[in-house]
Amino acid sequence: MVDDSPRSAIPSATPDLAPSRGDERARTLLPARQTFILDRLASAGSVSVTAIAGELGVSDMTIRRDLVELEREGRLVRIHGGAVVPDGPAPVIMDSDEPRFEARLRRGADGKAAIAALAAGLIAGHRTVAVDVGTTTYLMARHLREAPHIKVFTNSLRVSGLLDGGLPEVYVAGGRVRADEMSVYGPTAIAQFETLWFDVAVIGASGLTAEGFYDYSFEDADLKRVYLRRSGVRILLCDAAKFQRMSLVEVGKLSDITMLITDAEPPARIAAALAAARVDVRIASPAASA
Amino acid sequence: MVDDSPRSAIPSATPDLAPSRGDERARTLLPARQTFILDRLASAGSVSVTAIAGELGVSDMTIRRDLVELEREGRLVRIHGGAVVPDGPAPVIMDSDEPRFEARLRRGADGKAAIAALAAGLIAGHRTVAVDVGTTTYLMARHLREAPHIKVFTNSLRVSGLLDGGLPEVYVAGGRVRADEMSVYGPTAIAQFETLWFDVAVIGASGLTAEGFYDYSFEDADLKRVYLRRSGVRILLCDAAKFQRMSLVEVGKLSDITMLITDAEPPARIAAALAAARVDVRIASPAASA
DNA sequence: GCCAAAATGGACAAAATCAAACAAAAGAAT
DNA sequence: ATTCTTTTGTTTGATTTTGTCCATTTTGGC
Repeated sequence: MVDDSPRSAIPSATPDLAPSRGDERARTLLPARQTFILDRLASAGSVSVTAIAGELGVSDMTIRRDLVELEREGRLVRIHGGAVVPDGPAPVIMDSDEPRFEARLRRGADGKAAIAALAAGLIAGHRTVAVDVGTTTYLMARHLREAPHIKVFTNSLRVSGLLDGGLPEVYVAGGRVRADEMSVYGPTAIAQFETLWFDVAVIGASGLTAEGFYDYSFEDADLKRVYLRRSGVRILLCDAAKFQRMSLVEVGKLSDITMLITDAEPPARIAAALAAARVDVRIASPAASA
Repeated sequence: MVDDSPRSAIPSATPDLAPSRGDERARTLLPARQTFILDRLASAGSVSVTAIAGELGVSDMTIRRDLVELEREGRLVRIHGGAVVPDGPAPVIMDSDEPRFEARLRRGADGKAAIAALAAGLIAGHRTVAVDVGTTTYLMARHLREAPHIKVFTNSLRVSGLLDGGLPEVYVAGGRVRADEMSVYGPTAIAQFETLWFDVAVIGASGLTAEGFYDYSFEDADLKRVYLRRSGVRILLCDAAKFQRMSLVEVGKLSDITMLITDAEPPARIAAALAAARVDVRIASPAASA
């Protein structure tokens, strides 16, 4: 029995590995070994238990235990005598695990996942979708991998990497790449998307008040405004933690969006402003996310 | 059956990583063996049981069992004494479909790494660098992470992802994203880079003959030509396995490039053509990479 | 058509690998 | 320092893979 799903690329989505929550203990030597195994696997395509054990000077059993663990994470497929690279649909996730992005991804993961799932369901019927930069939009894009007949336009290289090999056609903006966020910005990107028309835009934000919504990067803000200007349906994804928060740039007013998807009832002031701006507000319940 | 090192297809062991611990009777793993058989089949059109068994240092019976299994999967057709490709013999040296990126990365990894290192050293002095799609260019980009004062222009999302967070400024082309290769192509990308001027372009290829150099994908070929047209120094990276191979598209003639970096002396015919085209040929020695 | 050499595949033996249980070693916490 | 936890090593028997023997079939030459 037991069997937890072995092929989950990102842990946060699968809530079933419930045990030891805070077990980020000081495993210092163990990860080094596993990194070695994965490196070898990437360069050679397969590894042998005996060979690795011999090279690292540890017992076969230790390597075997490492392989079991790595297989549960979906990073390899165990075979008799060793392991090979998983052959299924490429998991991708651009190799550099940008810590800051990962950290933001974990913050309020349940709420974001619920918002992302709801948003993905709503846009499934549309043909051309503009996807903004951000963690919540990134989570939403994961649901789009298997969506057919969709053209996705984005300035997020993370989103495009995630969708690579999936069903949607992906178009990426061209221009300067912002390092931490892996987003494309600049006049070239603006000009490129200014000529298009999207059925629906999915926008992220870092803050939301009754006055409008905000972002901390003015480079990305310009392109967000393009998405808003060139889309029929304009969906803002914003979890409850961002209510009443402002950031560097005001991206737009509440009247600029047609729908807000969040994970809790907004405070009265914001709710009133949303109603006045005739924004369709949807609440995604974290429980309802599979 | 003792420590076999069959040529260069499977060994994959970094020779001197750890001193001879317990002795290694590294038997080639089952999937590695089958991959070897299929590779041999693809390049030669047929395989002989005895020959394969001899090369891999296993018994005939083992190979025979592998063939039975592979035949069940429809990957080959067994005949008396060996096996042939399912459809019919393909004696031509014309590749039509493109293996997956990770698989290509492993093939001739040592040579590619040496080429990449040499190329990275040569372009370190330049300011604006155009980097093409491909495994060798990808490996080269890895060396560029710590290079300051460089602007990298590329249509490869893999390269841009690799360089993310590094010192160079990265600019990516915009347009349609080709799955698996994660390259951007199309008129938008072309138009965007047509207006620029690069100090140096680093181009990959899938085949090289005295007539010119080739690529699998006609989508990417257009942008390769832009790189060639808009760059002062035009460097082609091409490992020795690609000599005398042709692919779908002829990207350009030898006279279109200013330098060729490879990992072995080219055959006479190609060498003569390179000299006639006044191409600067550099040989990277795999030993010197490390 | 017949024969010898080679190849095949079944059966069994040998070798390697695996997993579970337990012991030993290395740290961490108190 | 001591105890507890975690990690690693070792033993054991079961399982899987590989090798060898040998009767049978196929191939190629006469």
